[in-house]
Amino acid sequence: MLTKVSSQSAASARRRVPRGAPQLAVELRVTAVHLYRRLRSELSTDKVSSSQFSVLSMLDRQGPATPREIATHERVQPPSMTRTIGLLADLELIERTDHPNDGRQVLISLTPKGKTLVGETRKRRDAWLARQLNDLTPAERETLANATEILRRLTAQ
Amino acid sequence: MLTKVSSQSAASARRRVPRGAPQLAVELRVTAVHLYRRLRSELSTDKVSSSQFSVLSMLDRQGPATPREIATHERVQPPSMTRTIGLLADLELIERTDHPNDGRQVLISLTPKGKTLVGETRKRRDAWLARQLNDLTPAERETLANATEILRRLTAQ
DNA sequence: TATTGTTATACTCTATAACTATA
DNA sequence: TATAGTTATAGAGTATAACAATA
Repeated sequence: MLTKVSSQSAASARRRVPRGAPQLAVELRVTAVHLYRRLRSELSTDKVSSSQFSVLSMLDRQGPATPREIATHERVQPPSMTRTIGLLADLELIERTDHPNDGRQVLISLTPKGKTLVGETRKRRDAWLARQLNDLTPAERETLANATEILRRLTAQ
Repeated sequence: MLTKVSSQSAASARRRVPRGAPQLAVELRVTAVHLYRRLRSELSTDKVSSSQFSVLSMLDRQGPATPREIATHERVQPPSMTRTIGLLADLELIERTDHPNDGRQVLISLTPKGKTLVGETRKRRDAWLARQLNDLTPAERETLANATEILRRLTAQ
């Protein structure tokens, strides 16, 4: 299962020889997919899915938004977001209100129940990853922090 | 949407002050999810989905494997893999053969068509990410390479 | 006519429970 | 009895196309 790169010892692997963008792209993609799945597997006890929580989290950070704004932010098509919004509304975690100026639009906002859930879920949701990160050296965490910043710029484009 | 951390300029953000594991966990998770979705959005022209390609890619790297082995590697339950295998078999990208010693088991292997598709798809699939990586500095790529190695260890646990 | 949101429809991915065949 | 794989069933996430309401 492991490639030649990952068969290195954990200690020696912390510093690697530079490699070209294509090879790094493959490794980074595979790792991102695995991390995504691993993170998702930690959420099985949650009341909401990863996608659903992402919407709640966005609303918590930014305040009310229209379905289209949320869909754009989450990089899904409007009908997909309509569905997710419907599920979250059924759970009474969000609510729809009419837009004050534009009758076509709808404003989605967190209910108190939704806001509470965001706070409680966040800690639990990140517990596994935080534990893993705690086992790393400060230098390794610094590397991940820097990488996160780079990736954030990259995915924002 | 952006936190105070990400509001730093791209240049100054390359070196960051250390922070605790919990905060890093949140940022890393959000970034991983966005990267995953961004990568997936680049695959719309592919003939196979991200999950399907992951199976083909594993078989290409490791050779024939049983459905259970593939399911474990992909971190899904056996019935889910049965379905994916069925779809890939319908596309004639993989084939099932009886296990030589154990009548219960099945060996899944790439067909020539599947092997060709893996090679062709890989380049196209990683083109977007490779382009992004090419725009980075060598030091940034090195940071991502080191981070990838750390994350690989982390997700392997 | 353009935009927002929804509905209709369909497909993939995933899971749990139950079943069949083999060890 | 235990294991490998599948089938049955269900739900979530996603998409495109078509529609209604509003600007």
